[in-house]
Amino acid sequence: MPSPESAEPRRMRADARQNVDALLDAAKDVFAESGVDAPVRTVAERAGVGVGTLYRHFPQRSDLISAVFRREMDACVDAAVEIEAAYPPGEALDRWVMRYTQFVATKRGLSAALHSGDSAYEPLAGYFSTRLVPTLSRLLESARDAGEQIAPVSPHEFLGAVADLCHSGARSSAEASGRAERMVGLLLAGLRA
Amino acid sequence: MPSPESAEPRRMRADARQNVDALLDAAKDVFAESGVDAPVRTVAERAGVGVGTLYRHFPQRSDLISAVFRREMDACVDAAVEIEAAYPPGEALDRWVMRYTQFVATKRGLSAALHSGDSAYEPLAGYFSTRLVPTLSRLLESARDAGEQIAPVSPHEFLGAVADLCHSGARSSAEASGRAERMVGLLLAGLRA
Amino acid sequence: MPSPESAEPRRMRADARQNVDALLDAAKDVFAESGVDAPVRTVAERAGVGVGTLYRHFPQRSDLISAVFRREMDACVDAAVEIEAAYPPGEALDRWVMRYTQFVATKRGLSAALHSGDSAYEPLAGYFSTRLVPTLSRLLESARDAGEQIAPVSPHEFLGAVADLCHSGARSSAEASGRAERMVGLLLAGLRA
Amino acid sequence: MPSPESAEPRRMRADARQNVDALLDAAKDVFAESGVDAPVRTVAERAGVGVGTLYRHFPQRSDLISAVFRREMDACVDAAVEIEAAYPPGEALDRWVMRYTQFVATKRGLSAALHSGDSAYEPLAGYFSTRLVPTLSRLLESARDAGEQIAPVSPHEFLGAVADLCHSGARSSAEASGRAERMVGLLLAGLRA
DNA sequence: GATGAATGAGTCTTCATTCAT
DNA sequence: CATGAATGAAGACTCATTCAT
Repeated sequence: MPSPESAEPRRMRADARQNVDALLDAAKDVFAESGVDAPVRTVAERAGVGVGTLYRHFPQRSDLISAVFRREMDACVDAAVEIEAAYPPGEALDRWVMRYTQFVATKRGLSAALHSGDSAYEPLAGYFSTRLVPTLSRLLESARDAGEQIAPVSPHEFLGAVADLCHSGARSSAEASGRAERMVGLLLAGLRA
Repeated sequence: MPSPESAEPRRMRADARQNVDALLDAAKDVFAESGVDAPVRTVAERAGVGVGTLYRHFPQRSDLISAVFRREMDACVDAAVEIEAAYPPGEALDRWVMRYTQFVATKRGLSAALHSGDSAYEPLAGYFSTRLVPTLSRLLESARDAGEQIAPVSPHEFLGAVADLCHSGARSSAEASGRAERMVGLLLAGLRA
Repeated sequence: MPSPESAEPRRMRADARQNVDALLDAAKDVFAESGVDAPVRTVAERAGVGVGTLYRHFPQRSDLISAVFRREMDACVDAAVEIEAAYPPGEALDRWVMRYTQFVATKRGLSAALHSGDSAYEPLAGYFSTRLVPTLSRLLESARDAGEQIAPVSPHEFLGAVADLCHSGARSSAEASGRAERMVGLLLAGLRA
Repeated sequence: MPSPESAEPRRMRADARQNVDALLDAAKDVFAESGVDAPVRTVAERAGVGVGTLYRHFPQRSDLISAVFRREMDACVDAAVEIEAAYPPGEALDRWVMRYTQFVATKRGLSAALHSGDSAYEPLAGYFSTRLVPTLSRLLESARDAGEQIAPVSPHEFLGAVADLCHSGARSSAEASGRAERMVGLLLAGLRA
């Protein structure tokens, strides 16, 4: 059975593919609203499918969570390329971190999932390490190559820290995201101190 | 006819105050291990009392959480006085923030509770604002008075951010606290940038 | 240990007697408001005593219920004498039944207790049979002696039926008692049919 | 989600339909034995299903109660048609009221539910008003049209009173129903007085 | 005697997961 | 494959009753 995120989507029936997409979209919304601990049924209902269908594609709850986050991580990683092309290294670093901040801001539970130590999230953590961490590493390196003084820091830890700072609870994103951005700004400033 | 055995030292019912203390101690441990969402029964069992006793003293789950956190907040606030007496303002600031970091590090759920927006936690949030925030304000002011360049920052937000950075999940505190301290260090550095 | 309702109240300490009275008053009110299934603690609090005190005087819940109802039954029985002295037999019958109706109307649970079959209520049922039933018997007999045509009916059943008709639930006594009185009136009319 | 008692039995899975029926049968029995306050689990066990199944079909306890009573109300209403066809108006009135009496006799809690004022029972009360009350109205009217002298009475109140008179507690239905019928008979006699 | 803290069985209710249709 | 009905474990909370102070 191919993973729904497998590299061979063509082997999946068209209607199945649609269901997977609907589930991912629904899960993204539900997670943003109610966190990743939201009832599975809520996601299924939002997607307009039965819970059985959800379980078929995502046998474990963590599979769904991972899939949702992975999709967005990809978009975030892709954004780095554009940003690097458009801005000088130092500014690119800041801009991408802010882009990442915005990504995490709507991912209640991402940070918790990454840190949970639950083996079910190892694939997600691996994806994080494989995709996001190298992106930040590259940006840090470029900035240093461009002559910026940047404290030695673990990219992995730094990204985790930023994710933590976005733990805004359930409130209005307006206020929360302002707070998150200010604090991430402080973190970035600390990098140059 | 009572046999000599009948005088078995049946567990004497504990005094109310003792029970409350036992509950707070137990809750502190349980929260550190399993988070504030741990089953109420777990806390009661750990404290060696019935659930009814827990409910008598803490009718709402939030009452228990608040009480646990408040006790530790007090200790943290008290520590500030000692630190201020022993170190120059700038160093006192850093040291107290680290002391606060250690406090929060074992308080999984504190940050979530403070940010939850749940009115049940308003007393706790109020306590936070009344006790911890002024402490940091004072330390920041002293440092600025001593001539340090410190970015304008909301003490409330800053303390919230530090709490977020301590979201270490359930793993070994060794690794987690190293991470938290490094990131808080970055935040403090950012303050001086 | 003398029953709190014993005929030798002098053997009870004055403060104990006061507590019993306070409990009976409180229970009467609580039962009227919330029914006889109201939490025991509510009664104790309303009376301003500890639950332990309540249990000392009324070891079983049914003891309290019985005591409350008994007190009022006595008043109702006593009223019959006055009514009989003031009105001709036929009218006395009607008036006393209405007096009884009013008594039961505020006794949510009386009827249920009498019919429950629970042996704990046998003393209450016995009191009912010993006091109220003979009262109605006498009134019926007097009316018949006075020449009224009255259907043969079991006084016990009749009083039970009236109690049932007062089962007004928790609503405003205004509407409920109007209803109860109209239906009891029908029952009385049926007696003469 | 269609109500299990929905007027349009949308294609409910056969097994689901069976479960609903089993639950209604079980609830009917349990209510008759232990009243409508019986533990939910008891009903589920009697029906041979899990509690979750019960909650699926009857999210609120009142839903189950209402459904049980509604089913029987329907049968009672239907009986009126047959009775009217077979007997002259006056006798039909008496016979149907007795039929209704038998229905209520095994419905401990029906009267309480109707009178509770709890909004959850409004649908049930509405059903009562919509189905049973008009039935009695019609019978009363027919009897009056046939020349019988019948006191002006609210059909709603009258049916409620009969229900009250069936509050027989948990005892042997033999004795209880004899009592109920005699008292209802008295009520009917009162109607002609 | 009075008190109220402690106990824990009993209930309700939710929801992840399985599996018959 | 899709569906959603069924299951039951798990957790919250209440309250009658006991018993140490």
